[in-house]
Amino acid sequence: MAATLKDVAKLVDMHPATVSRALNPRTSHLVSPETVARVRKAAESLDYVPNPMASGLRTSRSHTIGVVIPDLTNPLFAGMVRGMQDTLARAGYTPLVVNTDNDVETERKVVSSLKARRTDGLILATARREHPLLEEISSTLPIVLVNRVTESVALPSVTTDEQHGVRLAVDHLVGLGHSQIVHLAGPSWSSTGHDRAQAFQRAMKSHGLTATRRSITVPAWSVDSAREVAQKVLASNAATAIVAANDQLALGAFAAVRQLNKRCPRDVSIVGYNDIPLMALVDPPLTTVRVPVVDIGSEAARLLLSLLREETPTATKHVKLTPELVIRGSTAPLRA
Amino acid sequence: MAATLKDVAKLVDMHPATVSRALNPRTSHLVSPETVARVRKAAESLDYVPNPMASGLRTSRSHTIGVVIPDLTNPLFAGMVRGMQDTLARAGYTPLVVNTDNDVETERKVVSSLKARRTDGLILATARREHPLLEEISSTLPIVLVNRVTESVALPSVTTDEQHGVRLAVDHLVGLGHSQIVHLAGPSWSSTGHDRAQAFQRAMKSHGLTATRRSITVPAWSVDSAREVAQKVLASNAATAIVAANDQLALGAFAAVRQLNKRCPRDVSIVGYNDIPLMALVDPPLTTVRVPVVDIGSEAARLLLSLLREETPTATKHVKLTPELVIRGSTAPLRA
DNA sequence: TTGTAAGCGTTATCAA
DNA sequence: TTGATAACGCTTACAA
Repeated sequence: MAATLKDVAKLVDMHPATVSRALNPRTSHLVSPETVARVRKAAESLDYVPNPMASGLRTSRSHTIGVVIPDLTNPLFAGMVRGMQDTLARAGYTPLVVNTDNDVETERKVVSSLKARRTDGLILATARREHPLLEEISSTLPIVLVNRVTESVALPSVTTDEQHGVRLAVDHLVGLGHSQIVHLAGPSWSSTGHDRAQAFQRAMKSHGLTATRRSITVPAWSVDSAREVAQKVLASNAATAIVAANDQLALGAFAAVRQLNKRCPRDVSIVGYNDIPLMALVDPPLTTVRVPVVDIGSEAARLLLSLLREETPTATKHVKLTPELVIRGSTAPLRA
Repeated sequence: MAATLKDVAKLVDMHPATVSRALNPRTSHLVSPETVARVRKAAESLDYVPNPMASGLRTSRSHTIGVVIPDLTNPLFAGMVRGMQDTLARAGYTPLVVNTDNDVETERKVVSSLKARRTDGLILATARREHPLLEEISSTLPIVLVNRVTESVALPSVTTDEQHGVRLAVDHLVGLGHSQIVHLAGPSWSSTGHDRAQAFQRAMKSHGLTATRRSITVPAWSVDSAREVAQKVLASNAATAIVAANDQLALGAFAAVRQLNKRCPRDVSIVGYNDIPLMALVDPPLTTVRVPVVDIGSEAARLLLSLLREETPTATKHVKLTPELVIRGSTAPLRA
């Protein structure tokens, strides 16, 4: 059906090898300019497009990148994937996206299915902190980590400055007069949950706010469990402000506030994290730390592509992007 | 690096062809049960996984499906893609997802890049109504359309019953006593925009509500342009209820209501469409027509897979899923 | 039931 | 600068 190299060769009365050289940008300089032109025209006229399976078989490069995320349905990861898709496509690579649903067993399965597909590299944006099979994969395949780093193996990564982001939130609240600030922390198996909780402690300490029970962990990244936890906190606690570990948890806090017949931001100020879509449209509009999700994706792709290009493995690169605070209606000065 | 068929063959002292037959479920019956067992064990011990490029080259099937959507960042499409991924993966297929941003030129480009990748089929969830290259592709490749049908070519499709969904919304409002109902219609180049507007007219007519200017078109699927349009409508018009063509437009209507110092649902009831995530958490919680996005995705995948299996093209199948109304806080009885 | 051999469409090496 | 040839790893007639 589709035209092959041989068809083009026949048309210009040349050997397939010559046609291949002429069409391949990396080898076309080995061929006289006029034949290149002739071949190009012929290829065009036949709509010739190289068969990636054939060239992949020969070169053992699939021009394919495995992308492992918890869940595409989460706007955070959808944004990242979008960034990856765009920059990978420009370089002639295709991402193969798989979801783990934060399950270690599925994670093992999808990674091995990606290896079976002979992906040229891997971008791991999974959330778990510990990760058994990282080492063994990394020896066989270029890997870029997203939103987390590893202690054990030195792997290139793209992260955001959680420390900075959380501090922005805390500084903002302190600036508004709050001192009774509580952190709604993400699950402890999650690397961002862990990191943000730690960053929160540090930011509080830097303001001389060191009382205990400042941080309470939500068992899942869901609105509902955040609501339950926040309700307990707000009922028993004199907290006037909450820093939530992500926007969903912040929305859970909203719900808790409403259930207790309190009001946000009048009675309690709430800051989210990530700035997923529509957060400007909830009520009240959510003050939150904006994470450049699409940029994270493109940076991760860019980093992986550079890894694929260089054969001599240089020093492990870490890209760290900076989040910013978006102040909206869910935070207000402490009432005297 | 990775083990090949030859390696396994050497280990069991057999010919690669036999090993191939033993390992392939479709041909393993041609081989004695004990050799199958022996080969399986050997393959396992070497972590043999077939090289898809090699087998693909031989069989000219990539086990890959092109998925064309407007934008992964839109939760509607993220959900559909999730459904496709899951059911395609189970069948050994990998989706290649590309975004068009609703641009015809990019659409042309991404489709040809998918053809270059030799995908075995295509799922098109793009929004445009007219679509020049549909016919020529469909002759070369199995295609399933999502969320739209074509007049010109008969192509299998997965849709939801827009007629029914819109009627649910209108019936609900009429049941609450509303008669001054306006439709915030999506862009007319968009198939769902078009379909829902038509369905709205019909539903209104069935209630004997036939005044003109009942429908007003928003030029883009965005919160902001919906806000602008809704503001004009609500300022000049005695509308007591709005049926928005999707949830984002409904949120725009929320904003317009607030800007005019009116209140929803007290002064105007608003119904959305799709039920994207978090719509229960906006204020007021949005009454909306829930579309089973993930199911749409899996149905589309299933349909395409069945197309790939059957060589004799049977009648063009159309799967139509039924949406349901989710009543929340943005609709209320008409005030007397 | 198993082995043989050819070929899918490329590209890399070697020779001309 | 171009041509010939082999090989990448697999499947599939066909032969044994």
